[in-house]
Amino acid sequence: MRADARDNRDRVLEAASDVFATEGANASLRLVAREADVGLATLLRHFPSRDALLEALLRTGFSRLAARGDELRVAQDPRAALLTWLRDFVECADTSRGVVAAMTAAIEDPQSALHAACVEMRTSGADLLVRAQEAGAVRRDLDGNDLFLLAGGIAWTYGQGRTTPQRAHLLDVQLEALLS
Amino acid sequence: MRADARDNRDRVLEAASDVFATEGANASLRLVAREADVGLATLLRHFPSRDALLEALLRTGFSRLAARGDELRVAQDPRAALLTWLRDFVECADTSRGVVAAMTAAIEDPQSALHAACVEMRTSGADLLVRAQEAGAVRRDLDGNDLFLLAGGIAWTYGQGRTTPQRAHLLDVQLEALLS
DNA sequence: ACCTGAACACCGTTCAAGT
DNA sequence: ACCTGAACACCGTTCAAGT
Repeated sequence: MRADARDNRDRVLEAASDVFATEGANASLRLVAREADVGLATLLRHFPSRDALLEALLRTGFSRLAARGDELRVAQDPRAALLTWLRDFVECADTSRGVVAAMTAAIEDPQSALHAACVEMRTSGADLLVRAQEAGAVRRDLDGNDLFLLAGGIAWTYGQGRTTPQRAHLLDVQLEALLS
Repeated sequence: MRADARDNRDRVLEAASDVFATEGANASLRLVAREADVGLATLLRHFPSRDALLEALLRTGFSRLAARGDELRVAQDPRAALLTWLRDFVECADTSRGVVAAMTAAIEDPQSALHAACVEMRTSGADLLVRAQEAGAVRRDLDGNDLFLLAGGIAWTYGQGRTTPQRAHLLDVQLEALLS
């Protein structure tokens, strides 16, 4: 990639990170482009869809999450491992309002640029789920698909909390409830 | 209200009910107006904001829910009463995708046309919550605010399920988890 | 190779003009 | 009283024209 192109790409990502964080994941792409001092068409050449932009923003967190999943599976007891994964999931999804909805939509849509990343995420969670179920820490009538949606709902509620303590409390309550 | 005005109002409500159900609560108001055979400006004269339209659509379900809450409080044991209220809440919120988010936003915004209805709803749930807590059916470190958001999250996840059985299953799991 | 302005079809809001 | 077309400032998509 040419140096100026790389430069533009980086500035778009930075601007998107800021704008999505404050305005939510449905913020205007025109605003992102303005903030990055780039034409809207340039933004769309680098990231042909909103999901492509989200994917680039979430990739770091996602792959860290997948790697953590592998570590957790060998290092910790199954219940604690799943719990940690869930907390990481929520943290990932908390980067911007509305990103959870984008994820649950993307996992149903193979065309989405976010699809593969979400499927990977679901798989890494499903692995930990199975082990937790074998250890008796979670009810057995859940599969990876259910876990993905339940984790999404937990993250959604977490994101709705107004104060930091309320958010933390809501998260604790939901995690304890799920991992009864 | 003049007869033709009443007529237009009714057609708008019917069209909104259809469009929101299929396209979600963020669907184009222009589309709703077209479907109702009415100018967009006419729609906005009857319902000056999207929330006003949502409020009109949800009012029936909401007041039924509040009335049910009163009945439940005297008729049933506290745990079952709260459980029934939660199921009704989810059913209300299931009228269209995205309506839960509109509700949790509206309860924070006194300007919203949906605000009062959501506050009433929270109150009716909070009453049942207190009684369930006194009966030991729910943890005591939750208030009406928490319940409103938790119920919202349950409804959100419910709405994400793809098949009817999965949706029902997700709902059962979450209700059992909350009312441990 | 890469960027961009402009055209396009949409959106919600507002208001002067109609009956 | 009530309705509506039109103007406005926005949106995401597309593409011919520029360097």
